[in-house]
Amino acid sequence: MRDGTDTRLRIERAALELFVEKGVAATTIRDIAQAAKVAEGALYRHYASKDELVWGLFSTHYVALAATLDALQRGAQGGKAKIAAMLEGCCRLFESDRTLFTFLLLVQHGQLGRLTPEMKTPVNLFRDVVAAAMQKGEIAAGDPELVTAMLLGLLLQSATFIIYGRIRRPLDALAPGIVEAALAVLDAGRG
Amino acid sequence: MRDGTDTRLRIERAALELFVEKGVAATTIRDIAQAAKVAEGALYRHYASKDELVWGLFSTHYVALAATLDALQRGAQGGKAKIAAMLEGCCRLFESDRTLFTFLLLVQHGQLGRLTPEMKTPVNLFRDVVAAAMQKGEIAAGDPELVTAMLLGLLLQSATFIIYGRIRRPLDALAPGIVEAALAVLDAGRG
Amino acid sequence: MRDGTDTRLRIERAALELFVEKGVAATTIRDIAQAAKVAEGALYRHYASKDELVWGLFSTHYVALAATLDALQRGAQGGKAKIAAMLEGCCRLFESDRTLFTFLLLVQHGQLGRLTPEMKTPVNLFRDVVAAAMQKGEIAAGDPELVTAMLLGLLLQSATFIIYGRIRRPLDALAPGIVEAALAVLDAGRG
Amino acid sequence: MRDGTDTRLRIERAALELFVEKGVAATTIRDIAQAAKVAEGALYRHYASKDELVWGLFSTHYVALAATLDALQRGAQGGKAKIAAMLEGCCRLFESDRTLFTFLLLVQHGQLGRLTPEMKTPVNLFRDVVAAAMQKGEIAAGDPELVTAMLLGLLLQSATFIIYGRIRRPLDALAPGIVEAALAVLDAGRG
DNA sequence: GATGAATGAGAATTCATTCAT
DNA sequence: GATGAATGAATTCTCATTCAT
Repeated sequence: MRDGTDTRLRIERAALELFVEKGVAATTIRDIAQAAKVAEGALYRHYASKDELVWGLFSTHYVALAATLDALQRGAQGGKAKIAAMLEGCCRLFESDRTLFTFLLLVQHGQLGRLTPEMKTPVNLFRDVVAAAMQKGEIAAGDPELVTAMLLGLLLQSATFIIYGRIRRPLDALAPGIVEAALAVLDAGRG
Repeated sequence: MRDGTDTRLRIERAALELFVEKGVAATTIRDIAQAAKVAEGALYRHYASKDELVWGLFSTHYVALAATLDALQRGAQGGKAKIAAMLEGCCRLFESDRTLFTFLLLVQHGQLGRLTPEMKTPVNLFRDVVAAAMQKGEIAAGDPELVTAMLLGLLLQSATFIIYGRIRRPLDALAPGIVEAALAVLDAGRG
Repeated sequence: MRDGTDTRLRIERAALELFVEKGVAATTIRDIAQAAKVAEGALYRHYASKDELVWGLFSTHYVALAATLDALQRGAQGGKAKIAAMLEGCCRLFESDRTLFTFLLLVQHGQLGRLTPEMKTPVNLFRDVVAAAMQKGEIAAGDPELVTAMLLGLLLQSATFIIYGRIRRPLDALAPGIVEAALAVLDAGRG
Repeated sequence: MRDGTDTRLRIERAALELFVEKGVAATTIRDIAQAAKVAEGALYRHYASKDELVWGLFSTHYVALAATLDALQRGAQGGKAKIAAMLEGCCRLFESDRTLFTFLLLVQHGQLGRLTPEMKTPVNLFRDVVAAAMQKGEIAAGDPELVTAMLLGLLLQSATFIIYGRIRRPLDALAPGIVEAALAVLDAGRG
């Protein structure tokens, strides 16, 4: 009641859950306010508009994810290990907060356009790590963007299948298989 | 041509383009009507509602894609060849109508829920082909859903990177690399 | 019901009357819609926003008034006669539609800033006629803007007193006195 | 100074300036609080509502102006001198605090209705002085209200032109011309 | 007296849908 | 079949006011 931090957190959590459940467009400010147990107007003390709320949630967590992955990557030795560490990290994080990761996955279209070049994103981090490993000869040379796309595809489509109930196992249980596949993709060019 | 076929096509094309450009929620009936050069009311002679328009566009093309891929798959011998044929087919089709495929990719969340079990979808087709190949021992055994997810991920994330301008080359030029990676993934389990 | 002209006119009249009665800020779109017997949304087919409605009403009638006065002024010979013709014209027009003129008078602050230099306004017309008469030596030389202000002041403050009920006689009955005073003001500088 | 007087003055000044700059309706309590560097709630310790703030500012200064003009008028001998003294006083006061006078001028519509008959207003003062002078035969007989309207019109429209930047000279520099015009108007009836 | 987060009753605006022509 | 003005419910957003601290 005093400093609004609690209110803000309740709003953010309610918004995240509703956005995932019904989609951003179908979620109204009233929905969020009711779920967060605040008046509608209270939302506007924390976010200038619904758009800003979506963007605030997305950008904050997207950038935070990049930072977390960066720390994991720094802790690993060698290009392949770094990539494996990031993929495994993603799998663990996904399971630690599915709502958040589902939000990031579903909402990205429509938000990606607002990213500025100086923002550190998970995708760019992957690309940089891949490119560095290529330069060091730790993985086969190739287009870093394409390789990044394929590595992320292995991960994100698996996560998507989980979200839609096609796969029932938790993502961290699939991590070894995804990493193995990733390493195979990295070696594929070698032929 | 005076029977409304032309009008319907203009509406569909206009809708497709606007949905891709601005997103479904941000595209109004008026936007579509103006782009298609028909009155707003005319739209309702062809579709019962905006939702039906979106669903109609999605389901029609989604199912048609499955049929096309099915034909390609039938024309190939062996599990790996079938999978390669479908992946290559997707790459070619993507380049033949980027608007349509971008629509399918971006709009799927929100539409997937309306799919009924009896509808033949591209995803299920992939899964069935993968499962059959596993049974025949043409590829390593494993969870067909997970393998399908990973194969599709290689393809779809590459397409996504093209859509967002991260990759500049056309998808069909990337097809050999994607197929090679796919085969590597299929072999990964072998040890 | 077909071409919307009637609806537009009803909206404009209702808006004019409510703006005069309660002020622009205190008049809601709903008020106007109810008075005009249309749905609220109908308003937005004719005006993009409430602001545009106010501005549209103001600018249209303000410019039209200038045109009417210009015609009167052209029909008179000599600077003093032209000025007298315009003042008398204003008095007559005020009585022919008090609502409209009260609107122009009350609403001007806040709208004047949106006038563009190329718009012909009643004030500029007065100023031009005064300036021309000065150049021809028909009236005493002086600052045309100041003289215009004073002439308009005689007229507008009288109208204001009528609007507020301080003066009960119609403005056209006061016209001779106002014109007489105006001519005295024009001669004042001569001394 | 710690008794709230300072706060109250800051609020009043900030309100006055914002009301003139943006208009009363467009000025929010938050705007005023920020400009006055107080919390929003603090405002309600000094005024019961926004309306009361506007009315308080208007009525206080409106009545005070009447008192000041009354003193000036009492210090002059003869009807014409009294009127001249009041007009000149207004011109000087306008220049001593343009914000305040602009506020009185712009805000009057909407506040005038709240004036009670027993309140001494500048307009009534003018009317009384004019009426008295008429009775004493110091100026031509006529409708005191109309004459008052015209005299005030000379002054107020000139001030308005200054406010809108049409006239660049200060109002006190124009005072002689305005007084001269006023006297001419007073004599106009004489014929 | 001051603070500023929260309230909640509206306000403006949007837009899918209907329907008279 | 087509038109587009009109509808009206829903939505976002505003802001004067309150009140716990």
